[in-house]
Amino acid sequence: MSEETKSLNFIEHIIEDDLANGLDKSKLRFRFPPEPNGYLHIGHTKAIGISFGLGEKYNAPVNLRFDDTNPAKEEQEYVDAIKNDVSWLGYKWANELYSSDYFQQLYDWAVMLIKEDKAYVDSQSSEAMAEQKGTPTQPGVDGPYRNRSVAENLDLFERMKNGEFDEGSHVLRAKIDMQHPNMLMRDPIMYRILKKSHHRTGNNWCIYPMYDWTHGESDYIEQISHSLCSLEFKPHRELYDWFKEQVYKYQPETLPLLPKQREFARLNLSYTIMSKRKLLKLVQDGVVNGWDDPRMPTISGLRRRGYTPESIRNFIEKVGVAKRDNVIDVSLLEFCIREDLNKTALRVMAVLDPVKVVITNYPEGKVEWMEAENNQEDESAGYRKVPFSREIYIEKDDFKEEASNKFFRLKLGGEVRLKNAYIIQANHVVKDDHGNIVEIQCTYSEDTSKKVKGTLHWVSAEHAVKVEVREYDRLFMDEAPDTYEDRDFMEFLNPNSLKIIEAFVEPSLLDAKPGERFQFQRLGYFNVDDDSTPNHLIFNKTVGLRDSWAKQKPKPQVNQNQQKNQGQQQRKAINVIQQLGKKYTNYPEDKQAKVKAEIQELAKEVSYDELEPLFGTAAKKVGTRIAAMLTLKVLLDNGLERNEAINEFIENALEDSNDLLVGEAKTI
RNA sequence: UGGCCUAUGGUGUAACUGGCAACACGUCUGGUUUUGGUCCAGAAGAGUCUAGGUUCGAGCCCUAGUAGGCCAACCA
Repeated sequence: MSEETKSLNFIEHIIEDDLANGLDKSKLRFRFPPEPNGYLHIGHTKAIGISFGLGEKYNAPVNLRFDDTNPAKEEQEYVDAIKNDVSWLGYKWANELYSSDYFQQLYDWAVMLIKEDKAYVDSQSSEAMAEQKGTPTQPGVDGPYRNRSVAENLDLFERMKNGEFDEGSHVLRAKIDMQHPNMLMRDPIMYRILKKSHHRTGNNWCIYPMYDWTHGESDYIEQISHSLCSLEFKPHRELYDWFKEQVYKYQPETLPLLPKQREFARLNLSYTIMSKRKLLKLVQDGVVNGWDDPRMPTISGLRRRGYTPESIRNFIEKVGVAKRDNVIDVSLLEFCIREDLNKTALRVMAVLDPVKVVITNYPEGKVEWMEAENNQEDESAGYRKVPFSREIYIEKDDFKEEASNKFFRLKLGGEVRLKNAYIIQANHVVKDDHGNIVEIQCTYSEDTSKKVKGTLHWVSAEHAVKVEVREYDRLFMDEAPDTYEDRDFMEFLNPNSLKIIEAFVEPSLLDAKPGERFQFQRLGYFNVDDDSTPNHLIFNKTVGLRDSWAKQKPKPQVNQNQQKNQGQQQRKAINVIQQLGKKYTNYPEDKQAKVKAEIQELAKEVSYDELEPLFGTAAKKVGTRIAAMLTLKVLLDNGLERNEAINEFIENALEDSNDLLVGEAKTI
């Protein structure tokens, strides 16, 4: 066991229980079963993290199984991309498998089911079958082919396999119960005719098994101990178990273990969408530049954006596993990538929105190569040289002609430190005809020991390297763009999700290679894009640094607090008293005193009409009665007249067995 | 007009066989700092959807209600 007793999620609890109840640890086996019909996204990482994480935790094999039972949608391209993404995340699968590997076995079992009269060939239109199936609230009815003879079913099914029939003319269905409350149990389809070429089996088959029949039996064949999937498959579990039990009896010796399906809530991220179909639309409509566009929540997109596998795995770890619907705040993802990059990214200086600074007392033509620390979080990162000269660029935002003391950057007459260089003072600005500042004239001082409030990053104008920077913002402006019934998610697209900037960076970046990650000091983390060439460097902004200065000015923070206060005020005093009372008797004395005072304070806002119903509180709820008694006393002290109900309430209290209650009643 | 699942600070997850609700993100203070970053110290914020019940004691158990999600593809 692990050294620390970390709390387990519900799946781990199940596994621990199974282990405690005699399941051999060596029997543990998991699987990640993607359908190769699209790229993996951050939501899949959760499923990947859970199953592969369990594999690592219990040292158990995890299969990568492609659920490829629909030749119409699946492609080799996706298989390759998925393998690449899972490996990139750092996971190793025990076996690379395909559901299509089991087509023959599945077929053989299906024949056996027919022989047992547990499956039959239906020859109706899909409309007719849907009609008979009923609805969630209405039971279905048996179709006309439900009682075909075994011999006829066998014959038909074989001819389906042989390609004698057209698509849609027949299906094989399990014979379960058309009246079953679970619609999936109403004679689910096991096979359909599809005269399409499959990416792996070619034209060997013209009937293809459906998900429910394939998935569970694949788990069984692979002897998966725990088959973990997302919540929407919960209703499928009943069918999963039904199929599993049918098939088990054919070979209990060679395939002894019955897999167990368990379901967890899928991951949702605020301001993004997770549906493969919708992501595909973004790609096809050209909203983004492909599946790996850095704005996409795909693994390939995040990779290109500069995310590290470590940060994503960490994110999944932090997100947890449970069964309730959730929306994770993107800030958690951002925290994870900053946390990782802070430790590893080399610091460099880059100016994204430049304004020129001329240091008037610095000799023209002089260049000094200043020593700069590569990463103060990592001693081993070493140092580099950065050129300094008379003309430099700083960030426009870092200068104001006039500003308050809260602004500790450069202002006229003010001093500021240049990172890795000297302290400068701003003396004068040069403006163009429109009043825009085109140049700031400063003087420098070689005394760098002086205490100054602000430190700015800069780039020597003469040595600056011009590069392209791609700055990304969220793709959608709504927190949950695909949750509206009446509005399309495309309506919420952020038109400014990509900003292309021409920036200046220090010359040490000249030989930066695609994929390399840096911190542009005071700005954020950036990586070299795949499109980058030595002559035209391109950087993606992965994520900005935390910026407590930016937070200070614009946001009317009041908003949130106001809402909170309103919420609290809306809650009636009497309700709060009631709640406080509930636990009153459980508290130790000092806390009781505190709660008592609180109740007495709140009581001032309570009217008699609100209080009276509490007199009827069940005798056992002593705490609530005490709270009511305390409140009553306050009301009486404030001039409330006694009446029948009040007297009765007090009398009952005096006779109670609880001393606290009696005590309070006596004081009245 | 049914079945199944879920309900804990703003968000996400904990709380072992019931014992005065913890952790992370976020927010807010203060300190350190040649990054308004990092780091360090601290604070605020829920009394566990509601109402009953069982119990000496309920976030955990029971009942009913409320709210949200899922279920009618020859998709997975």
